[in-house]
Amino acid sequence: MQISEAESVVMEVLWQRSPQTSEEVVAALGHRQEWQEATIKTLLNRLLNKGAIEAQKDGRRYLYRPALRREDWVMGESESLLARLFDGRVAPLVAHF
Amino acid sequence: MQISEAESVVMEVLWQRSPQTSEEVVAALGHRQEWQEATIKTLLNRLLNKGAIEAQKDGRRYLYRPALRREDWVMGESESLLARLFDGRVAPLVAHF
DNA sequence: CAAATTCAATTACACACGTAAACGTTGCCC
DNA sequence: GGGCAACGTTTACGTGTGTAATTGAATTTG
Repeated sequence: MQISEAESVVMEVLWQRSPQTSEEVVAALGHRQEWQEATIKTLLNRLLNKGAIEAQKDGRRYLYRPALRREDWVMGESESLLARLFDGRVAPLVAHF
Repeated sequence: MQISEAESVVMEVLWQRSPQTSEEVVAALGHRQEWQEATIKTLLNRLLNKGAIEAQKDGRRYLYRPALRREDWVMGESESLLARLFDGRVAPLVAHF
C-alpha cells in the first residue's frame, strides 16, 4: 500500500478519529493546511481507490474510515527506511541519534 | 536536496567508492539492478543537475563523486521520518522494534 | 581521412503526485 | 415542483520519477 505524503496527512486525520465525513476532514485540516476543499476531496478519492480507506454511505454523504491500521503503516515505513539506510539493522539507526 | 529512490541507489554506489566513471557505476550496479545503461546515465545526469554529485572531466569521460555526505543524507531522511511518524521523538521509534 | 565506436546530453513517454476546478446527481426549500 | 445547495466524481494540468532510446560530439581504428 503506497501512501503519498499528502495522502498521509489525510490518513492521520482519520486515524485520529473515525469515521468522519469529508466535511469533517476538511475542518480538521482547516487550521494547519492551506488546501482547498477540492484538494482534500481528491486525496480522499485517491485513498479510496487504493484501498487505504473505506467509505460507508450515510444518507447522501459518506463516512470515511481507515482501512489499515496506523500501526502497520508506521511499521512498514520504518522498516523500509531501516532497510534502505541502515542495512535493516536498528542499532546504527539508534546510534545516529 | 531531494533524492529519489532510484537516484539514491546510484548515490550508494558512489558513496561506496569514488570517483567513478559512468561505466564503473553501471558495472557496480550490473548484478543487482536490471537497469539499462541509459537509465543509469539519466540518473547520473539528474543527480548532477540537482547538485547531489559532481563531475570532473577526465579526458573524454567524466569522473563522478558525491557532493554530499551519506551521513548527512541519512540524517535528513531519518529525521524526516521521525518527524512524520513519531512526532520527532526517538523513543517511540525504538519501542517499535 | 572516413567509418565505426563511445560518451554524455537531449528527448521521450507513461504514470504518480500536488493542487484544484468543473461536472453531475441528489436532496432540501420556497 | 423548480431552483439552489451540497456532495461525490471526473477532468485538468504542471512537475517529478522510472525507464529508456536518440542524438550529437569526440575519439579510435582501419
